[in-house]
Amino acid sequence: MNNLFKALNDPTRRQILDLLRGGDLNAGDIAEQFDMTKPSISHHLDLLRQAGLVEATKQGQFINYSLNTTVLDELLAWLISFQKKDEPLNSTTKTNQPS
Amino acid sequence: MNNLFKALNDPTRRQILDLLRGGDLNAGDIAEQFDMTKPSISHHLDLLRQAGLVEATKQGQFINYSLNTTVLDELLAWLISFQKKDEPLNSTTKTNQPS
DNA sequence: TATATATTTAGACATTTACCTAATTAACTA
DNA sequence: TAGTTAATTAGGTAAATGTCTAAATATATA
Repeated sequence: MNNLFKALNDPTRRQILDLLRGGDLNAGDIAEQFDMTKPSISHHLDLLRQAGLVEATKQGQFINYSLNTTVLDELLAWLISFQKKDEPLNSTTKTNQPS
Repeated sequence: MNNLFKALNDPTRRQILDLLRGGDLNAGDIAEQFDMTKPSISHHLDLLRQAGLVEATKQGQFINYSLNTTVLDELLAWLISFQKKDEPLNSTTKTNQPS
C-alpha cells in the first residue's frame, strides 16, 4: 500500500491517471499535456509504474502507457472497511430513526 | 483531495486511523501505541485533522480524537469512477464470455 | 551510416517531510 | 499558589520529493 499511496499523493500523477482513462498514450503525448519537462513526467510515470497503476510497453521507439486499476481494489477494500467499522459490529444497535 | 492523500501517505497516520476505529482516544493514549515521541504524534494528528479525517475536542486537560470517515467518501467515489471508466462507456460492447 | 526522434538516466538544487529535543501553554490538584 | 500532567509549539536536522538541464540510449529513416 505504501507505494500506492505515495503514487497517488501528487496532483500531476493523479492527472496522468485521469488522462489514461481516455485510452493508452505514449510518454510524449502524456508530457504534452503538462507544463513540465519530459524527464519530470518520465519520473512520475516511473512512480506510477512502481505502484502498479500503469503498465509500460515498448512499441518501436515509443513507450505505451496503459492504466491498470486492479491495484486500486486493495485501496477500495480498505476504504470500505472504514465505512463499516465506523458502526458498531452489532447491527442490532439502535441508530437514529426518524420518529 | 490534496490534504487527504497527503494525510494517508504515511504508515503511522494510517495506523492511527486504524486505532481510532476501536473508539475515541486522547493524544497520550495514541502516542503510547507508537515508538515515537509525543510531539511527533501530535504533528501526525494535526495533519489528520487538517485532512478532516479526525476531530479533536478538548476535554479538560485531555484532547479527545475521533475518527471522521465522511471525508473518505470523496476518495471512494473517485476510486469507483476508475473501476467504471475502465470499461467502455457503451455497455453493449462485447466482453469475454465463457463459451 | 549519419541524423533525427522518443524516452530515460544522471546529477544538481530547492522544498517538504518526519523525526528529535527543549520550551511553552493549559488544566488539574495538593 | 506551587507543582504535576497533557499536549502543543518552536527550532533544528537528515532524508525524501519534485523539478530542472545535460547526457545517454534506443529506434527509425534518409
